[in-house]
Amino acid sequence: MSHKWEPNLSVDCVIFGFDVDQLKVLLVERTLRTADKKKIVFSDLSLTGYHIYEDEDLDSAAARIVKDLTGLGNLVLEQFYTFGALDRLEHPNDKLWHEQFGDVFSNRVVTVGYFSLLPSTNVKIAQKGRVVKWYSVNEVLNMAFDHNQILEKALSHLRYKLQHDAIGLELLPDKFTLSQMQKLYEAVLGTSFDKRNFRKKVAQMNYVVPLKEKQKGVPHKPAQLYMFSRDIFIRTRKERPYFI
Amino acid sequence: MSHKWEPNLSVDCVIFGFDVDQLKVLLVERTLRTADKKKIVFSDLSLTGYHIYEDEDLDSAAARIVKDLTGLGNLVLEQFYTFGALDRLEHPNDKLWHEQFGDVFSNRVVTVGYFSLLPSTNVKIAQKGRVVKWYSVNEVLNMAFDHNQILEKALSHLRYKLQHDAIGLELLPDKFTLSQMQKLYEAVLGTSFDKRNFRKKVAQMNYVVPLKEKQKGVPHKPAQLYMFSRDIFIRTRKERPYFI
DNA sequence: ATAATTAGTGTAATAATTACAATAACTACC
DNA sequence: GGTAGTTATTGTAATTATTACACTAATTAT
Repeated sequence: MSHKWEPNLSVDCVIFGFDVDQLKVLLVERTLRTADKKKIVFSDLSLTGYHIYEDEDLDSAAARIVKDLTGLGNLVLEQFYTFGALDRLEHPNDKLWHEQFGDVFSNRVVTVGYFSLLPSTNVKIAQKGRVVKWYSVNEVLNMAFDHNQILEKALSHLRYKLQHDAIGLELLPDKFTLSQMQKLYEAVLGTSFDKRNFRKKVAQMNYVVPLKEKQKGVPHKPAQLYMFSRDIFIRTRKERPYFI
Repeated sequence: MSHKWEPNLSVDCVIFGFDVDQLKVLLVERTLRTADKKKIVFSDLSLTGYHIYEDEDLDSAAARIVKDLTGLGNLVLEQFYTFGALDRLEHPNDKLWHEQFGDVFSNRVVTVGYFSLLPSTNVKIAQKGRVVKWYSVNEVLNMAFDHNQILEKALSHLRYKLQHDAIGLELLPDKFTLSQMQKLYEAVLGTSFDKRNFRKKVAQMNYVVPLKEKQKGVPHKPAQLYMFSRDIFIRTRKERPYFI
C-alpha cells in the first residue's frame, strides 16, 4: 500500500522511556554519505517523524510512526505543540540532507509534535535500515532541524502532565516500587524529594494500589510492589483543577 | 501587498474578552447567499481564521489575524492545539461555502488554534465588510466547521492558564477591583468563590498590587483599585509547578 | 435622614506541607 | 552462623494553607 502525503505537513514524535533512574528519548541516527556511499558527510540525531498521509488524521499519523518503530500500539500519545518557524529546515546540514531527495519537499514544512510514553526501554526497535537508540534526555545536543527545541517543549509538557495527570505511571512497568516511582518523578522534574513526604503524597493517590506481592531476588530488603489503576484514576479525579 | 498562502494550513484565533460578568468570544458571521445575492442560503458563526502565508510563521499569522480584526497588537497570543481531523470541513454547509471559491482550497486543511485575550470588549472592530461581534461563550452552538470543538479546547486551555499563570489578568482593564477579578475567575472557571477566601488567595499574589486610588462615581462604597504587575509576576514566579 | 448597594474584614477548625532519623528485611561474604 | 552492606519502611511536631461562615463601612439616590 502506498500513500500520497501532504508536502508541507509532518508529525514528529518524542518517544520517552524510563530506565532505572534516567529519562530517555528514542532517536534515529541521520547519516549523510557521499554519492558513492564511501564517505560520511555528517551524522547526527533526529526525532522520529514523517510526513502525514492525505487520508489520515494527525493522531493516526503519530500512532503509525510509533508503531512502525516500536511495534507497539495503545500507548499514551498526545499532541503538545506545532512548530512552523520559517527557518526550521534552514541549517546547512538540513539543506544538504534534503537535497538528496531532490525537489519533492516543500521548502516550508510545519510539523505537529506528539509525545509518547513507553513503559519499557526493552522494546524491540523495528529498525528498517536505520539506527534507532535510546538516549538520556540530558545528553542530546545539536540534533537535526529544530528537534532540540521540539524536545524541550515536549519535556515541559511531560513535566506538566506528570503533576496534573497520572501520566508518569505510564513510564513504569506494570508492577513497580515506590522508590522506582520516586526516581521517575525526580528524573523528570529534576528535583529530589524527601522519601517520607513523597510516600505521604502517594498515599493520597488512591489509584496507586499496593499488591499482595513483594520484590524478589534483590540483595536487600524487598520492596512492596504497586500497580496503577487507570479505572480508579478516571473515576476519582477532579474534573477541574482548583483555583481556591 | 499580496501574499501566496499555503493551501492546506490555516490559523484560527479564539479571541476572548470579559464583559462585566461574562466571558465573551469574538466571532464572524458567515452568510452564504445565492448567486444573485438575493436570498440567504444559510448563516452561521465562525472563529477568525485565515490561511497562513508562505513567508510568515505561525505566531505571526495569528498576530496578523487579530490585528486585522481589532487593530491591536502586543496581546497575549498563544498556540493551544492543532486540528487535523479528515472530516473537519465536511459538513454540508461547509462544502457549500467552499464551493463559492471554486477549487482553490485543498480538500485537506489543518488548522493551528491560537487564543488571544483582549482587555476590553470595547475595541473598535475592523469589519472589512463582515459582521464581527462578541458572543457569550455559553450561547454559541452550531458554529462553522469544527469551530465548536476548537472553542472548547481553547476554553480548557484558558482555564488551565488562569490557574497556573496570571494570564486572566490580561482580560481585565489596567485598573480593576477585586470584585471584578473574582467575577472573571468565576465566569471562566464556572464556579463561585467565597469573597473572603478569594481575597486571601489574591493577597498571596504579590503581583496584584493595590493603587492609591478608588473607584469613582459608583452609587455605593467605592472599591480599592488594583493593577497587575507583569514585572513582579515574572520575577517571583516559581520556575516549575510543584509536585510535593 | 434613610434605603439601597457593594466593599471590606476575622476567626476557629481542619487539612496539607515541611523537616527530620531510627529500625527492619533481605543478601553476600566471611 | 554472624556481620556488613544495602534498600525499605515508618511517625511526629511545627508551620502553613484551606474552608466555612456574617457583620460593619462607605458611598449615592431619594
